[in-house]
Amino acid sequence: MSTDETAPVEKPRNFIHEIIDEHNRAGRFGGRVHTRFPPEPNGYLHLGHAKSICLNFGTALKYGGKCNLRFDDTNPTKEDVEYVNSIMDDVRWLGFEWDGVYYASDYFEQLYQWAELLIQKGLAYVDSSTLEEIRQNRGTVTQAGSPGKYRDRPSEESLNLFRRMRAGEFADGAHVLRAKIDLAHPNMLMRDPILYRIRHAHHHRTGDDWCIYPMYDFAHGYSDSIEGITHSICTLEFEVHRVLYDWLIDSVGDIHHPQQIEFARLNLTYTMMSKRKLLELVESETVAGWDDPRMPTIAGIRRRGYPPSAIRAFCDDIGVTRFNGMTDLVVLENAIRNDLNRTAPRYMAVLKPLKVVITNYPEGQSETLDAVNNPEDPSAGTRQIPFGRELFIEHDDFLEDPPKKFFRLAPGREVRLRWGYFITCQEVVKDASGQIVELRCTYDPATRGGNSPDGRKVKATIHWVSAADAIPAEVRLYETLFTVPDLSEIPEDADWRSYLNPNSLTVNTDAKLEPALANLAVGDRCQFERLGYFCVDQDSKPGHPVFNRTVTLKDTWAKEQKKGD
RNA sequence: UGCCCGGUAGUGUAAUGGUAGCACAACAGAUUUUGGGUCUGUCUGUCAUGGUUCGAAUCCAUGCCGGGCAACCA
Repeated sequence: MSTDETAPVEKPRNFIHEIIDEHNRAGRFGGRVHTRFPPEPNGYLHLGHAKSICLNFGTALKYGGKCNLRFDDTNPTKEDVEYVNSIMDDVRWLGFEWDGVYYASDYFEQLYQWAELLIQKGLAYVDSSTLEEIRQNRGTVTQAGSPGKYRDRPSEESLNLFRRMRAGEFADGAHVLRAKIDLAHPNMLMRDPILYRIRHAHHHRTGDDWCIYPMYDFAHGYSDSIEGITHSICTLEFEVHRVLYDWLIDSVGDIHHPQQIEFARLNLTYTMMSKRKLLELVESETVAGWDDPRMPTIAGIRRRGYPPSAIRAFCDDIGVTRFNGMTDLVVLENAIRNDLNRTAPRYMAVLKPLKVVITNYPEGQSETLDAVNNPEDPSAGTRQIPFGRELFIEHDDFLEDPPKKFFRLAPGREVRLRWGYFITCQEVVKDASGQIVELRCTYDPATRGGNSPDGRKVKATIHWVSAADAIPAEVRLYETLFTVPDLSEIPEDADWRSYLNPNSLTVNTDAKLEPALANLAVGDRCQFERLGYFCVDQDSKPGHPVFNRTVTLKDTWAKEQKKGD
């Protein structure tokens, strides 16, 4: 990790840092801090993982320690190198670099040796019961379990069977290795948990070397121990696993013993954070892929245009606690806007064009006007935008019969064209069906640049593009993927897919852009003035730019209108 | 109804026995060539009941509410 962060530890930012401070005072790990981010490569990373990544890597940075990337690849039937690669891309994109990349599968031989050791110590046995029998003798949350018929199998016999399991002599499911703890333990996890199962499956890294694979609990703590992890940070649902984590490490003798600490996972309104269901959305082609901009995946939000710095700021904002809450999506959006407001260059683009003819502007004439690129950042400079007799303005910026609080263009009303002139609407042109197709306006040549020499005020400034110079573009607008804020409240017997938002994607193919927008590259972020922040999508082709709306600007007028409803 | 973990404005998060603060949201106003931004102000909170203490969000007890745990998943 970078060394410029080894400065004295500042004020703790969360309860985990307090625990670490306490460890450091007591000399628990010799002042060392070594964390790890341990994903299973069975899906793409999402915002929930971003919280964990920021916590683990951020903690290492804060204490001048280290953070590993470790793939918990103990289930060959679900994992794939595609996921390994995407995870590495995503961690780096978020702005972090690991001190080492490891795989639980690198430790399979050592893990196996510890399993034999546990058998020899009488702390593990091979159980030849069926899945159903094992489930039966485990009891229920309110009832103790009872020992199965293989529980007292002599350790030589278990050892022999375990070696033959490894040798591939048995079919999947014929035997499992179980810890011998307590079938009556109040914690279900301690009722002789399964340690190894037979899986004749090809592993993405170890190939066909193994046909037995360790379970999560067995592999995870030992992997932490091998890597010298000091603080094994995980989410709250692993809390009940901690006693088993400790039991397994203590049972093989004097090896490094990390401290497991649990925190609350991220829950976001309107956001699905289940890897399994996200996979379903991809496989059913409900979305265009793992990187669909509507997805909460890191790949999705990257394509959507969320800056990594904003995600890190968001993770700082929400904090780390043991309280299982629900964070409002607007907090994320606020972090995005806050970041982009400072950094995104401004441009003008019209989503729903309405033609405007400036009747007193000489036919065939044109000019260029100066525009400020970013009012929040003078160093962003200025640019030139073309102006001519025919323009496009936003259809929503004109109302023939405006309500009281509507400040924009209307018959007889004067508004300012951003960086341009004051114009006044003189005439509304409609087609046979009564649709407004064109506005005929006059401009005041004295207001060039947007200021009137006589000090006359207008109530609105609207965006526009010169019709002769406009670049046609496709713009994709997004809403939340789901219609309910709290997805956990969808009833068990209901189909969660029926809560998908049919309006989550709107493709607009009629957009008109100012010419400077043609110079942006895929991934570039910008603001379309008054509309929101946008970025160039990878589907763009020469002559056919495609933009994604990252997030809208705050819209007081829209809020005002909603009140009226 | 067994075990474990939680509960601070609407939401999230500080305060670690000594003035309950911050962010987002909401509302009001000022400013503004983006109904953006910025600035100012307002509203709203310690789950309940007891106890310990000069003093409790904080410690203790009980209750209430929420979450987790019975995959050969992680």
